Amino acid sequence: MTKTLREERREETLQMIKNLAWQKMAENGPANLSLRAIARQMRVSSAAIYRYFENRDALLTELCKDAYYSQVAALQTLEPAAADENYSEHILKLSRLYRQWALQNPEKFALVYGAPVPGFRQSWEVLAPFASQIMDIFLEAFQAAWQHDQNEEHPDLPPIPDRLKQQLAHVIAQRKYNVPPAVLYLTLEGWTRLHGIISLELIDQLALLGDAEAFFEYQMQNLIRQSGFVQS
Amino acid sequence: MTKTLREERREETLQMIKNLAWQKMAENGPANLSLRAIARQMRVSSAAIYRYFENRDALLTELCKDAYYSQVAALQTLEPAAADENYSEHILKLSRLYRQWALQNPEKFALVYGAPVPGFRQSWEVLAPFASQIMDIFLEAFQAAWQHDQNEEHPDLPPIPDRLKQQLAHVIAQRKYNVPPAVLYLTLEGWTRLHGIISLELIDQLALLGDAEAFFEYQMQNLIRQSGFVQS
DNA sequence: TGTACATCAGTGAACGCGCGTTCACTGATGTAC
DNA sequence: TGTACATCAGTGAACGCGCGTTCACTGATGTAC
Repeated sequence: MTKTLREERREETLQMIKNLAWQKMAENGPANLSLRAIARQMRVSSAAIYRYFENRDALLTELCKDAYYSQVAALQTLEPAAADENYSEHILKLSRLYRQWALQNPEKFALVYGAPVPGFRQSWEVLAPFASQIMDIFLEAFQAAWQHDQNEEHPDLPPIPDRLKQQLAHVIAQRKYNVPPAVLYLTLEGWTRLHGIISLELIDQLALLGDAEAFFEYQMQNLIRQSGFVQS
Repeated sequence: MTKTLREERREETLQMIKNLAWQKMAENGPANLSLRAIARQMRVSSAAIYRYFENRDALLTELCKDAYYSQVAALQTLEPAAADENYSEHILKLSRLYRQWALQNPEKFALVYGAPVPGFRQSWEVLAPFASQIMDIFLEAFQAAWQHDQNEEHPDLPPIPDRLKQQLAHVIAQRKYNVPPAVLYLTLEGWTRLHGIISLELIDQLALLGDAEAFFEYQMQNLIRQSGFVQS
């Protein structure tokens, strides 16, 4: 069953709307996304948009999903670490991909990880699966490193306090992960550190360094080392 | 020279505008701050606001400054570490204050560290001094810990790569700090880690843990340990 | 202490703007026979 | 292959809304004598 002309055009137009939406959001911030502005730039009446999205919220929801897809896709350009690979290096590469994606798609990063768009409640039930997909990718990488790449004298971690251990165990049980709490902790630590650097970099708070590349690299290498994984 | 009634009322009204502005921003996000909404809630004509702020941008600039003041004030409730104190613990306390301030003033955090408000360019020349004040507080704490509280077998840090070292040295020279590059690095690492946890916590991305308190504490203690400072 | 004048907080109406959304419509594309 | 009908993308006008900002004004507060 081949696509009709109409279907093809519909998809093109839909994509055009989204692309312009991202462009507008990059200029004016997610909160000020305007259907009329998009329509204007497409040289189309403002009502036309409503053939493609029920309303503004529907468009925003769609964009949120796409942002997650885009991020997952960016991380998945990296092949999963094969058994004979350097697992620490794999984590480093993942981190770099995460950062590059954020720097190249600041609008997408802002929509997903920025302050919530007022009047638009991104329903967490819809987006949670996407969010956890991101974490799963990192968790896998840390788990692999933990299993295959551990230092002899490790873990480098002091014992995890009870309360935190319980919380980690709860997440592991709920999501049916097959990892020790320490690995989930390391994953979360890695993710928060990654996120801290990138979010400050994106609002120019690291501008004092010139560019944050070297800082990022050094900190990520320390993260690996401190996690007790063998350095490359 | 005592204040006249008029002056007193003026200050009260000005404060009332700001307070309501924060309240509105907490509800609708910084981008949607509306002078008319504030005036409405004050049961005053919308034009009245213009007796106090030249325009919306002026109000936003003022609020930005206040947010920084508020944060600095929060951190300064902690006495500077005295010579006989535990310096690692001092850093921990500072971190907790930073987090508490952010959790209790999410609107202020969002305005200063969130995505820039579209159409409002916070002039960096005005705000940079405030931003660096925050960093100075942390830098002092790390410097004190470094000098007085160092482990014998340390520094725990691998050698800093040339490029990063240059960047750090440049900042140190420019700002006339009196610290080795490693201390500035540790400060920046601490700040980015702190920031990563808090900004994710504020957008509920750490909700999977229930509350992030234990995670925060554990990671901050690891930070101290990894920095090579003596643990309490 | 009282009076004349200056200051200035707040008013209410108006401006022009862009927004999301609805609605009855036109005309092109697709389909069934 | 041609025709009648169904689908549906896009139109243009209209709705009611809230916004920032300006302006000439009123009336209360403050000051100089």
